[in-house]
Amino acid sequence: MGGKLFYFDFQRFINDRAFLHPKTSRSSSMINPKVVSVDTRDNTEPGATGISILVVDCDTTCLTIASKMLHTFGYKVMTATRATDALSILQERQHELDLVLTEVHLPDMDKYELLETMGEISCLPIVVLSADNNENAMLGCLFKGAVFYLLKPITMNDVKSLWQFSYMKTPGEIAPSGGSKCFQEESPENGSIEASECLSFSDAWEQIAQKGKRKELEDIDKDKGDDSVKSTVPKKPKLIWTNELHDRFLQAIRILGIDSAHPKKILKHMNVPGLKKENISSHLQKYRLSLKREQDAIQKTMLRDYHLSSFNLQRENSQFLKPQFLTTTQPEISSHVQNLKNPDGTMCLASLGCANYPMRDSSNQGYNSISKSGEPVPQNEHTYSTHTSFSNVGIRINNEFGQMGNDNGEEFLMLSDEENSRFENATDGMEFLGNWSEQQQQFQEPPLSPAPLRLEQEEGEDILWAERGTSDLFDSADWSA
DNA sequence: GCCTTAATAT
DNA sequence: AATATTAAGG
Repeated sequence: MGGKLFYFDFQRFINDRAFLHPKTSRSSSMINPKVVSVDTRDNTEPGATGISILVVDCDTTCLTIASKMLHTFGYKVMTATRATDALSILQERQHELDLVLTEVHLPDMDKYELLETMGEISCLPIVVLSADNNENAMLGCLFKGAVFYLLKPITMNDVKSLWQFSYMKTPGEIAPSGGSKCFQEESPENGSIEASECLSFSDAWEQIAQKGKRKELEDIDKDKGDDSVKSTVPKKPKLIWTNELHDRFLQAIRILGIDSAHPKKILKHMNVPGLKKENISSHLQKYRLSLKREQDAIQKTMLRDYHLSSFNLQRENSQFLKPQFLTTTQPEISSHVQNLKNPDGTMCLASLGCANYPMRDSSNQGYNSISKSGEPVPQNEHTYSTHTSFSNVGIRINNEFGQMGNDNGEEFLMLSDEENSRFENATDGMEFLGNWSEQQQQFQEPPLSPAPLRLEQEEGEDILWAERGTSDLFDSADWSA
């Protein structure tokens, strides 16, 4: 097959990627010129012919090398060494170009500004060329519109298939499915070092696909040498379960019934735009966990009290305190062991304060959402506690030992007199056992289909979503065990 | 596919 | 700590 000789400088570059690499300069291997024959069929890339590329790099050496490499494959090349020049060329001669290959670290312009401006004044696909292999820097460029990030030092293989990007006229568009297969990944001579250093084209598609999945393209961190690799990459915002949201969640469960309260139905019933099934699933999982913990604690307590024989139980109640009931895991039974009345008339509120029951909680202000500007977002008048019973509402147990908490003091807090009397008043004359639904009617408006809840994400007043890392400002749902 | 659960990640 | 994501299994 017909071979072709490269002259020395070029050859040296091709055979030694370190030549251009600022960190791993291996001068020894650059000394001996190697003459390698290159199959001509490899040199003429079919799609490259007639493709015009604007190459931008302030380093003239890099610029020359890249240009020559591109020429080798049949590309037409225009060059610029400054961002301003590049932009001028783009503005005036965009129609003559198919692709931009640009170093982003240019002295006269910030890289993101460069990419943004390029994207604004042209629709040409931009391939970024840089030695900066920081993940943030790379992703940042992709988010700013680059279709591909080519790590220096580049190889012949890297530039060979660049023409394919020229068909991505709309940089945000994702390649057609199966597109990755059309990219050849042929670098048999590449050692493991190179393989880990440079991006393959199939990697590029993955990146582009990832980019398509990301929701926010803003707030790219501009620090290049940031150690916290992942922190600056825009992430999907985290949902904050405000009291209002949680209340809707609870209402949905109430209406659907605990047995048929599945994520999809809950989601539908909550009627909150932007809320995802996954959000519900996650919240539901936590919610169920809290219920379970609660039930366990109740059973444990009642079992203990049963063994202590600390108080005499009314006959109809006592059956629920027998060990066989206390150890059962059937929810139908345990969920009905909610409220017991002690002989002396004091209530044993087993579950009224659970997450099923929205408590008005004056101490809850700090749990309301805060907008990005730091101002508290006003919530509706009812700020319901999303806490489980253990943190807000307790169980008063009067027995011969007096009022008791449990040993670790966590699970049982005393109701304040005010709260306690409120309960008693509200349930005055009510039969506790077997009257659970009726009690609920007392405390809660039977919610019908709620009006859509506005998330106001577009206004930047997002009351429900928060950036990563700010969630510790909120603490809306504390169901801690 | 959907749901649940546990484990793990962020 | 809260929420998201993932994987496995029903």
